[in-house]
Amino acid sequence: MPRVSEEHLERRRQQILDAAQTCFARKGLHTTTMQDVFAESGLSAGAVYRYFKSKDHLIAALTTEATVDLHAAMSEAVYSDPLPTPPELMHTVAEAVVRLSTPGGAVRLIPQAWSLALTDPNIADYVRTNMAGVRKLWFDYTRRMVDIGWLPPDADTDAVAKTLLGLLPGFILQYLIMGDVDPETLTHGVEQLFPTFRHTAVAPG
Amino acid sequence: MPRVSEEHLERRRQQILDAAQTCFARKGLHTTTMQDVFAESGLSAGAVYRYFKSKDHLIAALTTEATVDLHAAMSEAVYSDPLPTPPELMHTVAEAVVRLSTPGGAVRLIPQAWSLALTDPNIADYVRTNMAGVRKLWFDYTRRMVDIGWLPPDADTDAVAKTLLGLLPGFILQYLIMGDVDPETLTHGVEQLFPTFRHTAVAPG
Amino acid sequence: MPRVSEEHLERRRQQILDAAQTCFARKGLHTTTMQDVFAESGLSAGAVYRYFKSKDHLIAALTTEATVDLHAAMSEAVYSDPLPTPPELMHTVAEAVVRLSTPGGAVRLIPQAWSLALTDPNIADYVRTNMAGVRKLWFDYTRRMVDIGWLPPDADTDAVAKTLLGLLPGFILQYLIMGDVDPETLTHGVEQLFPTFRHTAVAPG
Amino acid sequence: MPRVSEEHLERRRQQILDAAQTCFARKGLHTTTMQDVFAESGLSAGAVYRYFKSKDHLIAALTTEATVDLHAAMSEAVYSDPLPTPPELMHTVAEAVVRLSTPGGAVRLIPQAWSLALTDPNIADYVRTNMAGVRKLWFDYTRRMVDIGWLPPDADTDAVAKTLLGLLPGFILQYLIMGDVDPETLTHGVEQLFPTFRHTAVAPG
DNA sequence: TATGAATGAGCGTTCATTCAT
DNA sequence: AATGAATGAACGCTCATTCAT
Repeated sequence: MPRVSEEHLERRRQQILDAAQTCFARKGLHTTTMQDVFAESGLSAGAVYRYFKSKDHLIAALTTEATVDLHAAMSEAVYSDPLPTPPELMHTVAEAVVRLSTPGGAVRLIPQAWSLALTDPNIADYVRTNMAGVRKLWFDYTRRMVDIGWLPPDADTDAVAKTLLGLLPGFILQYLIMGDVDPETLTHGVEQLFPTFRHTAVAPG
Repeated sequence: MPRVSEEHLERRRQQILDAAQTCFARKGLHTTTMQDVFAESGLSAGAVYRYFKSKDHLIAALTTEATVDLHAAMSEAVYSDPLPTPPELMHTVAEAVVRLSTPGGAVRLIPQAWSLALTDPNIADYVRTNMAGVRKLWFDYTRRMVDIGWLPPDADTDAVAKTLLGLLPGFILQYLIMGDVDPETLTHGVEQLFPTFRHTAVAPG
Repeated sequence: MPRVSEEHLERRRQQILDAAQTCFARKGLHTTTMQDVFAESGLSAGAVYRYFKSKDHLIAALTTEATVDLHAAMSEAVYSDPLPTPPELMHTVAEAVVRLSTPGGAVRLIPQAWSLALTDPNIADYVRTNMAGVRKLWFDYTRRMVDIGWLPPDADTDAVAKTLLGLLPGFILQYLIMGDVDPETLTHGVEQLFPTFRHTAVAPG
Repeated sequence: MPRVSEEHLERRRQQILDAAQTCFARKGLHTTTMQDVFAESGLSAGAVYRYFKSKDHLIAALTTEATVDLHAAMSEAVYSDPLPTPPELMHTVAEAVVRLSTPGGAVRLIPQAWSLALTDPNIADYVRTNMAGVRKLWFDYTRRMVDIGWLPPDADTDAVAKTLLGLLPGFILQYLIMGDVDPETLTHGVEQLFPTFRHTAVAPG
């Protein structure tokens, strides 16, 4: 029964990706076997291998997939008007992290991708690309901070962006491993460390 | 070669741990085979298994070992006099990260331990313990910040500590994966985000 | 070679069982390696493990299998008409033992199963079940002996059955280890020890 | 500290044999490791290997050792005066079996030796020798039966001896594996199957 | 004599991948 | 397009044995 619709193909692909994410988030990248993925997806070995030509390809695909929702949430916040203060922004992002950290959630794959990137050059490329994409948002944010006067015109926006972004892994890890932080923790911490950023003029809705 | 000194035993143990760290840092926890460890250590299978009863035990031992140097460096900074400002402290810690990130360095194991902790409850215990140990340092630091007047007496020191600690994973990952941050980046970022903390009275040398 | 008939699966299973029996009978349960079984069966490791999930499962399956032919031979004799005399019955059973004791024969596995049952509770269950099944035949036989008048109505048929069954291991072991007994030996021995059992009336066909 | 007394050597040897018997009876010949024996005996690897040059030598020594007590018990009964009837003899022997079947008891090694003899020619020699020794007792017994008139002068004493001996393995196995026979069971079974053997003249004490 | 650390061949088992159907 | 039986290299680990001390 050849000649199948593009849509069918895409649905199959997503079905496999979903199954793999569930498995990987639950058991880990290496501990999950392809047989696990076959079982979770309800598809045969041959079917899965038609869509992803190796386990590594599946991992690579998910590595990218894992950050898209988080990226979207951050993107919305960073470009919103009026510009959120750093505590506000961190709160929004932290909430997205929590939302995407359910069992099987995409955020649970992120630390695994970081880890893999340290020893697998192939995965490192994907992870670097994703991290660069996220960091771009923070660069834009810090530039908007300058525009708005929250940072001086000669501020080292690069360093500020990298530093702010750096708070995110710390939150993800403490949330997933220690389980004793929540968005408010991060927000309060930032509020007390940073000076108060205040909108001098209310931006029009 | 029986009836061997306690010291000999300890040296052997360390020899294995060193070999394993080199392998794990280079190839990753799962990709490293015990054969790799045998070869790197110059010991036989039986010899290694005399000291560590499984690969998991070796991983667990290294998981703990991986943070001791970093912990020591942080400890020295946190309890030093006069109290370092946050940018100063971050600089010290970031430099320790860099120093311990050489090929085969202990810091390269840390993200792998984080990753493993998400799916292996056994390792999670070790990682939690280590993370709690490090966080204790930051709690102490934030309490000293209050004592010195850098934070108000009613500051949420818990949140501040968790937030500050959170900068560390971000630095480690950006340093190891992106390679475009250095201790100065972090220091500058923190300097520009945080208000200036100044010692009002010079502590006696 | 997927989507294979039930029959094919059963044939494969039997192919493995046959190979394993040959190996086990030749080299012993513990001395036989799985590699031996792969080689003897002409199948790969993976193929064998698809049908039996461990060496122990293979042993358990063969432990049961080892007695079925003997059980069948005994069953036929025990329920035949007219009732065979004890010497006749022993002769029939002894002949079955001899027939099944060729190199690679099932009977060669039986003492190994007995041995294993003494220290492996898992195998002990299988062996007990099989032994109980065989003993049931002797219980039925002794009850028929009572019916026919060869034993008094108040005879301790339980003890008689256990005693008669007890002759079997002795024959098997002397046949396999000493090699100087044959069905006639047993028959003669029983004839001379036991009183003459005679059918007083010819049973109708 | 060289030049140790003969007696000391023999004591050490026995110490090892005892430890090995305990282990073998508990875990089985193959499952028991030499490390188990070292631990049970409280001796070092080197010490054990000074007395037995391989695990196989230890097994061979125990294989012979396993039947000596049983042999002695049977010997006493067979040569006693007046001649015990078959039921009496079986009772005596069965009681010896029970007595020597405690955890760690020698009888628990016997079926393991039978099993090993089927595939290990070296052990088969030992087992054959032991079995021949035991059978010699039964030959003598059946000859005494003829002398006393319990069997006709032209009786096939060889077949009778082999048949009677054959009851022993059956009892041992049913006792060890099924656990639902005792000396009385065997005695009753023999009594009911065999004609009554009666001493026509009382033998002088 | 006695020790016990060290050896290393070889075990049982797994699992990413292929390909005949 | 889809199946799933089959492959086999390679894994983690064991344990009888040796020999420097």
